[in-house]
Amino acid sequence: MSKQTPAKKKRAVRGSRTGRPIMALLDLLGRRWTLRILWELREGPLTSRALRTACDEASPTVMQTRLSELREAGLIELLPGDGYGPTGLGRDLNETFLPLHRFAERWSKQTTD
Amino acid sequence: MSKQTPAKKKRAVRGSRTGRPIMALLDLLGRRWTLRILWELREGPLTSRALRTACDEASPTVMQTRLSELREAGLIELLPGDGYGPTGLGRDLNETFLPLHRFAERWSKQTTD
DNA sequence: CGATGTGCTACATTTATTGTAGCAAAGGAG
DNA sequence: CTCCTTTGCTACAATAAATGTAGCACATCG
Repeated sequence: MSKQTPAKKKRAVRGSRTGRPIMALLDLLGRRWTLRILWELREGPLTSRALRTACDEASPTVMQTRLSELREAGLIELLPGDGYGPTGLGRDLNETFLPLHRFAERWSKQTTD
Repeated sequence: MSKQTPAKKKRAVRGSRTGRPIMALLDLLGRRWTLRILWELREGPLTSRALRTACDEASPTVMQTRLSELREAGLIELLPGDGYGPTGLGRDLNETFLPLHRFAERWSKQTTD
């Protein structure tokens, strides 16, 4: 790739006005550590380093990248003194994931049997 | 250097070290195209090529990798003559994602304003 | 038979992620 | 004030993953 195509489709979430916001969301959430970060923040804010520890010592490079993306997406925010925490919208998204937890239990039971 | 750590974590399924199935699931779903593939299969089976077209012409290499992973995870299956379709478990997972669609609409409204 | 469509793979190029080190700034003792 | 720790964050080389193009063997048409 890397042709001289100007800013075309840079894997940005900015294409959410194309009438398919679900695709942009699926793309954002489909990046490494994104789902995990949101999940770890479900019970309250964590500092960036506590988050790294919770996320199995993910590299700070990608962690910061994801935090920036999620912040830009309005799903998390940096709370002075408390680290990163989910926004109202982010909390709503985490509630969407609650059934996922239940599903995971059922899923693991099948795959291990 | 840090490569001769005594054989331990093989990073086979990131997040599964803790034994918590939700981490393994979050890791699986957090790989590129995985969420999208499941989403595109929500209304019924698609052939591998139709799936590639639906997924914005994703490369066949990663597509086959994801299809194998999802098949191994018991979320999709290859139906002779009909292509790939979600299993019973896969359909349950997609139902979990239905609220995600509604959320995406709300989310895009906020992020584009 | 030839033409098409399926699932799937090889392989070189490009992109994303990792691991390690380190920075400036903001406190908290001493 | 200085020393010490922690915060959010960045640089950069090394590694792993994804992309794009081409093609395979097999099956199903016409």
